[in-house]
Amino acid sequence: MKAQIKSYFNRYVDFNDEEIDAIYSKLEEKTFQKKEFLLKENMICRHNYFILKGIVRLFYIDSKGHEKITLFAIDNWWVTNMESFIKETPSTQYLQAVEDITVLSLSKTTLETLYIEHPKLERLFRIIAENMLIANLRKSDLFLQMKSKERYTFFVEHLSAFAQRVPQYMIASYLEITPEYLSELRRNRH
Amino acid sequence: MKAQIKSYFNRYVDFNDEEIDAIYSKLEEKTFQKKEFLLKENMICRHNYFILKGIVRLFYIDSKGHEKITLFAIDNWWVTNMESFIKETPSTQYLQAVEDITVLSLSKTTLETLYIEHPKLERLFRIIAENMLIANLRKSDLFLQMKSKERYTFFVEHLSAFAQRVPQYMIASYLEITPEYLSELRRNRH
DNA sequence: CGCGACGTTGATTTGCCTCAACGATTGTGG
DNA sequence: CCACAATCGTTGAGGCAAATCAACGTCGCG
Repeated sequence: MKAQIKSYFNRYVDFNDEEIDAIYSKLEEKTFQKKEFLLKENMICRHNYFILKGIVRLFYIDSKGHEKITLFAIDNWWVTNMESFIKETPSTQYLQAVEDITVLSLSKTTLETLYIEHPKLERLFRIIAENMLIANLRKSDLFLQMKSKERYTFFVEHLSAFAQRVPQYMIASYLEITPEYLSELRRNRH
Repeated sequence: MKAQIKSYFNRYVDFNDEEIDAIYSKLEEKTFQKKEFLLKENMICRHNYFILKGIVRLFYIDSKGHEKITLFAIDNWWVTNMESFIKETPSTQYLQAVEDITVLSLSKTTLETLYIEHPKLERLFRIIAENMLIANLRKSDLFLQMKSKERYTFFVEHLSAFAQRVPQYMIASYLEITPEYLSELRRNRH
């Protein structure tokens, strides 16, 4: 477990073993079962989760009562409701385990003290924020440019890790397509 | 000019006058005329621009040859092509002055050295990245949930600074509407 | 003045949604 | 271990938001 996060951290910033130990000791390993919630609507998201194993989804309920998935996350990703976590405002979204998962939980208050004790961590999370931003910009661009069918083929080709482990109706939701129409798209190609 | 950026910096992190001076001295004031480009497609974006005055747009050319605006920026915003700037990859987008503008230009290499000399700046740009991320997440959510007409009224109500100074076809492009349909929407409400 | 940039209108088309119904598969309690 | 209920995916009919295409009006500017 420690090796996994150490290798992740050192991908972006060099930490020595003592630093890793100090930071790692502040993280709390937790498990959640399939369908269990890490966060519900109206709660303030106090934690950032590093996924050791499993898949998680972030979604909200739209005006018609339908779930709309805004993010999937998998092994070695940090996941939280960014807006709620950063601004400490009530979440409009749910964070839920799609499979049984294991995560390392980092609380906001712990993170703030760690920033002061270990300035390098500030750099790490600046880089992480930048990477998340770029990922989100790319996703927006994708949705701007592509029709439903293209989005689906893109998903299957570039996000196959999810495509194989997530039910179809969740893929449809993430791709902003109705399950019915996704079904039609799948029929119309071989 | 210095006062403007000082007040901006101190909104997020406390810098003393010496620090502001040191950082400010590394920024280069530049002006661009209306329609002048700060960045063109295929170039690597080496600068991050702090807008002192004016409006800038970020856009790409889609497969049909139409301009698609992904971002407007105005006084006291940082603007760049994040992906190109961070990853040092060729830009797929153009950055262009919508009006005559004045900016403070900060090069990537300068920023990297400043991060080391002034660790507080790392914190500032972590916070800026987080804020940009949140703004982008909000924008995506908006587009996910709203129909064209709602997007337009939202734009007029919440981004009136732009609505008044930007031609209609650019607003249409930003809102992912054809100019024709936007025109129709405007007709159908008084 | 004349040209190009910008906005408007109307006719037609289309991508995708809604609703309703029905198989197939999974899982759970008796 | 079977029965019945959810859950999940598929089909088809009908409808609507918004795009496309083509043409025309208008204004500002060189």
